[in-house]
Amino acid sequence: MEDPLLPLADKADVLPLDHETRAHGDDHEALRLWLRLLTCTNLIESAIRADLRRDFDVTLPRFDLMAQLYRHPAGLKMGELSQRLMVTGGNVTGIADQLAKEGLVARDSDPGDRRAWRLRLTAAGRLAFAQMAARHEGWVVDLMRGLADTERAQLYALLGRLKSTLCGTTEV
Amino acid sequence: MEDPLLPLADKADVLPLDHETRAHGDDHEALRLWLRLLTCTNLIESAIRADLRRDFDVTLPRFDLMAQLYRHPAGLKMGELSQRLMVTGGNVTGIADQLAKEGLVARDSDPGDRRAWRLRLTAAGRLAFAQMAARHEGWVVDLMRGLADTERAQLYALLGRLKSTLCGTTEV
DNA sequence: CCTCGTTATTTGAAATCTAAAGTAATTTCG
DNA sequence: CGAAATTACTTTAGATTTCAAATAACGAGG
Repeated sequence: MEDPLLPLADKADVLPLDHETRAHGDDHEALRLWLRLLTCTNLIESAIRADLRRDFDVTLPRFDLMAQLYRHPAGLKMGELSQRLMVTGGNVTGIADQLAKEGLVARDSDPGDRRAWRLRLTAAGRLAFAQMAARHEGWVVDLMRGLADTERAQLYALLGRLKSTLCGTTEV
Repeated sequence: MEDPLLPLADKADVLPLDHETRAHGDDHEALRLWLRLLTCTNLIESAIRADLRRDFDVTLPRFDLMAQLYRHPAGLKMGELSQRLMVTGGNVTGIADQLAKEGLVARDSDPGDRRAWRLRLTAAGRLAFAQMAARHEGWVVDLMRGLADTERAQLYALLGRLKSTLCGTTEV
């Protein structure tokens, strides 16, 4: 019923241009769901990226890495960061190097495993992140303001279901 | 009720490690919703990226660009692609250059605007994409299989609401 | 026609990101 | 113990990505 996907040109003026414009009437609804999910994520991510740059001149990956460390004062190993940030190990190495050079994170050698590092925020890093975090949360709240409380709760629950199936736990 | 966010260490064995691990009990639910949205998108994107590489040795951005052109046989201008792929114009230039070098896309000069190009798939590009598209749709269907039909429909509708508010059309 | 502001695209620099190979330390197991 | 497999991380090469500046062409006014 929704999105008849009629000739796109007819309503091009009002239709947003995004990933979903590649959806076709014959496509499976699962595909359209995926493209819509991707579109929403991209919209939010772009907004936050621009906000971070404008107000703090910081990039999103740096902010994300610091956010993880902020929640784990005892520090995290590179591999743990890699999993939590859902990026490659080599990627974490690069970002951590930069943050270390800027004095925002410190590398402690892990006691008990000489291969591993234990990354943590420095005092400066902790202070810098705390200032950004509050504003960041405000942005996200604003971005989600268009949904009613119940809608957000439903969306959160449904995404939880999706996530659990994606992680292989199909019997939840 | 869900996700009590108790001491993380206690259930670290079963908890997936992802963006949500940075959520804190005091955080606004909007923030947790955003992190969960990001996690789901990353999980799906990584899976598709790996599938594309394994079976077709193609990267995701190349596939995405070709997908847009496939749905628009008359061709798209660089700027239109930029909007639809939700990336920078310079980014589109780079990917289009590569695809053109590989003979998968062609650049026609736009009649009526000498600044603009009109990008379209070549016959080879159209053939190559058609082969990938069917398999790709199958992967996405599989990834979404954990959700019931009604759940997928609800999720699709809720994301539609979110998207419309993000696009500034707050009165939908 | 000419100038000015806008638009479409490219370019350049720097950062991010992946995949794969390489290094070093740990663990397993015979 | 000691070789083999694993694990943690880094490095390398190449691709993607953003941002900002530059280029070129369009469009409106005078």
